[in-house]
Amino acid sequence: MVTMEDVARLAGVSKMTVSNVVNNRGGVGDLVRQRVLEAIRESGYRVNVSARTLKSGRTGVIGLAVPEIDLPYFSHLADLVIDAAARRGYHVAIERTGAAETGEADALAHSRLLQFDGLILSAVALDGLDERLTEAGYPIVMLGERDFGGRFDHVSMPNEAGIKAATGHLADQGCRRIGIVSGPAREGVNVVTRRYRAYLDALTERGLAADPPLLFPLDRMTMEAGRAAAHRMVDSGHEVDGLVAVTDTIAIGVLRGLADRGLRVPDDVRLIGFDDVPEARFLVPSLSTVAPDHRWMAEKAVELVVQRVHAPSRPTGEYVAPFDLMIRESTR
Amino acid sequence: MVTMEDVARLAGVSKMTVSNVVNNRGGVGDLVRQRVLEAIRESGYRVNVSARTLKSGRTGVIGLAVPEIDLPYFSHLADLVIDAAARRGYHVAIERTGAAETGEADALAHSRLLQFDGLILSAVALDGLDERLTEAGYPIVMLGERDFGGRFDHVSMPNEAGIKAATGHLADQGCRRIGIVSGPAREGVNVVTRRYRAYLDALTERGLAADPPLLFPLDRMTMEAGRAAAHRMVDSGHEVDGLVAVTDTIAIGVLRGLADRGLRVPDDVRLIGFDDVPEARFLVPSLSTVAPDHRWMAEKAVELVVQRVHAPSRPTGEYVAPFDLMIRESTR
DNA sequence: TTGAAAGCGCTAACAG
DNA sequence: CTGTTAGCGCTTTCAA
Repeated sequence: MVTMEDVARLAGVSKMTVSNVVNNRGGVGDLVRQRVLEAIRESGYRVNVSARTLKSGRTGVIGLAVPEIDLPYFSHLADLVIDAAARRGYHVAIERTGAAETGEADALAHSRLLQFDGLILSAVALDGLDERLTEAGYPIVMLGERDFGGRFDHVSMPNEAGIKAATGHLADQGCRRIGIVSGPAREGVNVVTRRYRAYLDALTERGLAADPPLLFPLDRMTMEAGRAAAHRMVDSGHEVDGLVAVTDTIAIGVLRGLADRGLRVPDDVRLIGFDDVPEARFLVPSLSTVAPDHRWMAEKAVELVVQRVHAPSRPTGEYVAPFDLMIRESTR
Repeated sequence: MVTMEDVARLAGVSKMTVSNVVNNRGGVGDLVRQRVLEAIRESGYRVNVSARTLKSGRTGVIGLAVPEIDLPYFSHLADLVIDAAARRGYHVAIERTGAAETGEADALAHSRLLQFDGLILSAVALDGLDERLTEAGYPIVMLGERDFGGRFDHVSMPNEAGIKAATGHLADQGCRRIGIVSGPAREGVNVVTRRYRAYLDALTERGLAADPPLLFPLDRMTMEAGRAAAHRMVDSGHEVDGLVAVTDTIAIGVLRGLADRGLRVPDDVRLIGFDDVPEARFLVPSLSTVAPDHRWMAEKAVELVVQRVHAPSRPTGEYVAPFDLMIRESTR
């Protein structure tokens, strides 16, 4: 391994001068700088990030903790966060929190997360984690639909406005019996409850509320579950002419499930989703959906962590992403 | 910040004993261990990974470099690699290599990649990177369809066998004019050329080869490009009754493009893809496809890097993933 | 503009 | 079973 010491010797300068060159710190004569750069090239020197971090206390890395990277929403988000961070000179480390803990000693369990200068934490990943992180006074930005009671900077989706717009759009298209295909959570504040409530509100505003509500529940937020829910809906004989799916992933399953039962979209049932995943435009029929501005969210989240790295005690804020309603074949 | 020193003082032992407890190193009395764990809890101590790494020379981290995490194939792979690595006591750092370099000094450009104990490198990401990495004698496993001339451990997809099986399956279904929708690369060894060649070979074997071949080219490997290619195919009046799409992503676009022109799948044209992305089963019609064993690939890649970490000079090997042919509605 | 000294928090090696 | 010693490679601080 080539160290700074080696480079210094090779260039006939001190370690410190090499460090200054490597970090573009100025105050180094042009001639000396050239000699040092040459020595770096020759020796194949590379900084040891651990040593730098140990000494400086800064990693230059923002952690992004998501429950699964496998999910289109999270991988897309990761991509955007990486861009936003790079623009501010930060690197992003993606951490998957979904899996069970390894056999590490308790004290070490989340130490990796705390290695970073700041953390963008997707809310689903939060359970059993928050106390340790909160107490640390560590720069954290929360992402997701839960309620954090103002304890953190928080960036969320346009849940209420988006679902209201979607439901309203179905009504505008002439739907009178509008159902919702929604996930497992029954209580608390989260994606499912927030969007379900917004759906009910939208129906009430339009005088379309059904009793009992046309809720087609899911046990998981997957395509498979969406398909099964569509089957159950059709088989139970409910006469629904419009459907709101809480996410596009579920909508894809619902689309398939309706096809399985011979129902046509939009002719028999209109369907709208939430997220605007890349496939949405390419499905047959193409999927109408609420398109939150993911780039805006990534940008905001990074901006907030970086700010907080420099001003740890700044008051926290709540931020909701803007959205577009993408009207496509599935509701026309 | 709480250090080991602090914990040691609190527990009335030496730093070393704390270190032993933290690393489950045994040779510590039960009583002392309890005292130390208690002190750790009380003080909220967390290991400083940088210090540990600096001293030990090991990070316990495997890097996974992919061009984009946004692409379903890569995010799925990442997920599987994380699992495989965890089973061996390693952590995975995902690095996106797609974007242009930042303004870092030359010597630093890829230093982050070399911080890890080993690296799984997706081939697309390789350009301009390989020399530096090769010369380092650093544990690397290549992933992807390019030709590395045996310089690295290499895990690849079943390109030839998979595409041959897919093309053969179309022929078995009665297709006689089988086309291929394929990507931009015209030369070299890569996904596109390998799969195109396998398609031609399969046709020749069956006596179905057309001249000129029914190649519908793409400028990019996206859904959008697949859709456009389908449009061009139909508009050009080619009478095709079977289509191989080099990837499922492209197949999704093709499916849509055919629908745009009023062609039905499989009645008018049969279509088969490659990858078995999660959506494949849920499309309407559901998509037949070559399903490489991604889990096998992840497992193999991790196994190989880990081996190489411990035996850097072991001879390299070539490994091709097994696959299944998933026959669904699009070819029935 | 350059350099010397000190030490970040941890662990390997050895001593007790 | 526990403690001591000696750095890992870098940057901060201060002096030249």
